[in-house]
Amino acid sequence: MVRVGLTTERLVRAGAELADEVGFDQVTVSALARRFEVKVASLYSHVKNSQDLKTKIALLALEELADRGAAALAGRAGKDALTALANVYRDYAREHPGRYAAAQLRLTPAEAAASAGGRHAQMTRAILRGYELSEPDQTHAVRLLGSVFHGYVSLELGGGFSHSAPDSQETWERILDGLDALLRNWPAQAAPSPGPADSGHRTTR
Amino acid sequence: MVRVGLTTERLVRAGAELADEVGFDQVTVSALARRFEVKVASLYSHVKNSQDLKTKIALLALEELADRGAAALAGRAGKDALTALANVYRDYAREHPGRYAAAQLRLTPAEAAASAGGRHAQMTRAILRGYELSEPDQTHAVRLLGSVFHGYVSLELGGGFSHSAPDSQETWERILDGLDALLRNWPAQAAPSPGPADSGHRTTR
DNA sequence: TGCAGTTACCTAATAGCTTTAGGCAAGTGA
DNA sequence: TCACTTGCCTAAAGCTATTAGGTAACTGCA
Repeated sequence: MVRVGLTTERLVRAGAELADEVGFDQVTVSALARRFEVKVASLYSHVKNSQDLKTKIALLALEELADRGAAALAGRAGKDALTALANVYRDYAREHPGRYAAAQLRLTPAEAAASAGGRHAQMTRAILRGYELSEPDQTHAVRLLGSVFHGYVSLELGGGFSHSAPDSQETWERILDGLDALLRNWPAQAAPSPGPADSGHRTTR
Repeated sequence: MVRVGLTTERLVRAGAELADEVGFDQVTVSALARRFEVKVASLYSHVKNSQDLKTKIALLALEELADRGAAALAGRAGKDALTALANVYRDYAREHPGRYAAAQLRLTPAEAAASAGGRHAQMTRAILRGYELSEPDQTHAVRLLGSVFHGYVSLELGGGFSHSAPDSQETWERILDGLDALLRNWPAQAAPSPGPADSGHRTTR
């Protein structure tokens, strides 16, 4: 019986690599055991179960992404910072599609609190220091940026923008131009007009 | 032996309901068989395999979503149309989270071509008729709107905006205001400035 | 150096999901 | 009523997940 030196750390890293190679949803305890040439049951000393493994990969991805973001933001402000952080997300998703998918895993409140999720929100807020937005608008803008980054990257990853002109890189740049323009000129709260559009929601939760 | 009258149609509908109840990734041939009180193998006469079932649910969701979009857009233009279509996506995702997740399934090119995907792009383009954008910018804007709608809805569905002020409905409205303002004032192509930001990509694909 | 204790990995077993092959009986049409 | 179609079934094999309990390889201490 040869000991290969399994640890939670190594399993999670290998799981992340596996995710990038075959897709996050193909990451399985069995596949990971095969990769280490070890029996499946052996992994259960290092990882509680399949869900636990996936969660740990998600936490790793969020951490890596936050580290890259912090590095990219250092010394930048305004549109320069906006572009840098946006590219961190996009580049990471392209380099590590499986990890990026993992980062989308829904976490329990406790896990979320212990994750790098907070750093991500802070980084986006930091970008907004370069634009003059007062408090509630700043939160709206954080959410808008998060939506655009995540939405664009995941649609692009899903192949939504391939096979059609203009190419995705160009759109990306123009969207960042657009976001920059919008943040510099964020519209004031509109007066509530009881128009015909059914834009309201009954359930507010 | 009682025949319950399985058909592909009924299976797909029931699968969609199941997805909304327990999550799209919990939709399994076995669970569906249980729901019809029928043995698992019986489903394989109506559905090729698990993947096929999921694809058909995705196609159903895309179709339903496109139908709702078309109904919402009828007779509206400009910001009114923008808001209406945006709310279709958000409301659908809240009412049918499983179906919405299904609509995100990655389709093969052949499946995508046969899907309602094209109608979605057309609807977004239709909205832009109310704004004066020339061709390449129109495509950029279509992609931006797609990204924001999808990004916001999926972050919100993942719980990203709960437990924090201001509430999600308010942000949603302010984001739509912002998009409207941006579309009315879409920035012209910036002159290429070789600045210090590493915003370019080597691989263009 | 040798032994005790820890622990890393194993075998075995149960259970669920997927998929295919082949069978029988419930409907359908002549 | 009889042949035919077909809807649902049994059976079986292969994969993943998970737990219980065993054994051999390390670790540290005398």
